[in-house]
Amino acid sequence: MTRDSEKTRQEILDAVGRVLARQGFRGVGINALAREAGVDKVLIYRYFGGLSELLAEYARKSGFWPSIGNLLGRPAGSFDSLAEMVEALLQGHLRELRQRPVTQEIMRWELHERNDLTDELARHRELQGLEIMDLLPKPEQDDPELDLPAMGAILHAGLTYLVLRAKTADVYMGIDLTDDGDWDRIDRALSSLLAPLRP
Amino acid sequence: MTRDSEKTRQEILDAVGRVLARQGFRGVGINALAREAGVDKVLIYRYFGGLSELLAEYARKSGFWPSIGNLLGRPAGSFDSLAEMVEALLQGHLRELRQRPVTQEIMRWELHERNDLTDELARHRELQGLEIMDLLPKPEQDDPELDLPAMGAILHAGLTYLVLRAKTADVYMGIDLTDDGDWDRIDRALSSLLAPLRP
DNA sequence: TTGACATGTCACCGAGCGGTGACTACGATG
DNA sequence: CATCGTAGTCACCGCTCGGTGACATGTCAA
Repeated sequence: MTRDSEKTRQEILDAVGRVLARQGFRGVGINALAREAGVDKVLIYRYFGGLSELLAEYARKSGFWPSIGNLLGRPAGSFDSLAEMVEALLQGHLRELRQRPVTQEIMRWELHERNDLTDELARHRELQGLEIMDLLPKPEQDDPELDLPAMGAILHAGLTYLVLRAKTADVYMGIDLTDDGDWDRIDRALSSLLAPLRP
Repeated sequence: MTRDSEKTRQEILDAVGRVLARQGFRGVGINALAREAGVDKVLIYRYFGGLSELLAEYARKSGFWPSIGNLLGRPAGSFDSLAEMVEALLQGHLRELRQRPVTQEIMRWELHERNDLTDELARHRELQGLEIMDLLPKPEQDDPELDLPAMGAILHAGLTYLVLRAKTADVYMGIDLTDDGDWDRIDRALSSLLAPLRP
């Protein structure tokens, strides 16, 4: 038995991610985390203060949110229309979220518990949202009828829900959530829905 | 103390709805339900067999899913374009879901757990979805590029997510989820997004 | 009136939870 | 080698959970 508090701390933090991915936030408890980390639970209290502090630290360090560059897939400057960039952002969101089970789990969590941690996570994402808004080029046609934030919110939310739903359902309104071909359909339908943004 | 098993059964079933609305599905346990109903938990086992059977019966009886007529708001025959009807359906979905906390809670539940009950609920909704598909008029422009089911799924999912998120967040991508005015924006943005369906 | 059965009450079980105090063993420092 | 703080272990607390058996009591038919 080596004694290395730093390594143990990390072991515990890693366990959070594993348990989250495997069992969701319902599985995240002191006992379960200690068991997963192969560590006595008293160490969690000693090193982090408690469960909520541990989760807060996990949330701060772990990079489960895709970066803006990650979402876009290519340099922000290389887009020459609003519609093109919005499409890339939404497609990026879909792509990145689909391959991040822990992020999905956290978003599920946010849907039915509100506490300091989930509030901070939400705030962080709102800030990133604002950052993205600043990157967007000016719309070609400045139709005051087009409410870009509202349209973006609906589409973003839609993709999010579909990804989250895929864990517990095989089909949603006829779309086969287990079939990559149907996800391609979603991708193309997203493109269709953005038509009003195009000149 | 009057002895009336039928009344007691109903008391228990009602308690399910109240607990669901107040505490979500995490609060739905034998002890909590018995406490809420003012009844000994052993009666739940006697009358229903167990928690899952109780929930199944609650799900069967209680009408927390809006009917098609409820969604549409007016007779299905009175729509003369596909876009108009799809818009009415989606707006109806938004309106009805927003004022059904229990339905919201069940949809949150479906995101987290998969069991016989949630599978049956999902199946029921898929069937209703098919029923609706049959009601839809033929598209004016039969553009093979337009994947109506996929577009509908994204928009339906988007509205669903926004409603579910409103319980635990005040703002989503700049939209104020506590403000009816912003919900009107969502409604209008939905209309904009359906433009590709219009001839 | 007197059963007999349905209805409701009560006490209890084992398991798991979050949380704590007291202990042991290691390893760096002198 | 002795010491002393730290890392890790262990046993236990009170509580809630789902679940069950034994018992009391109301109701209704014979």
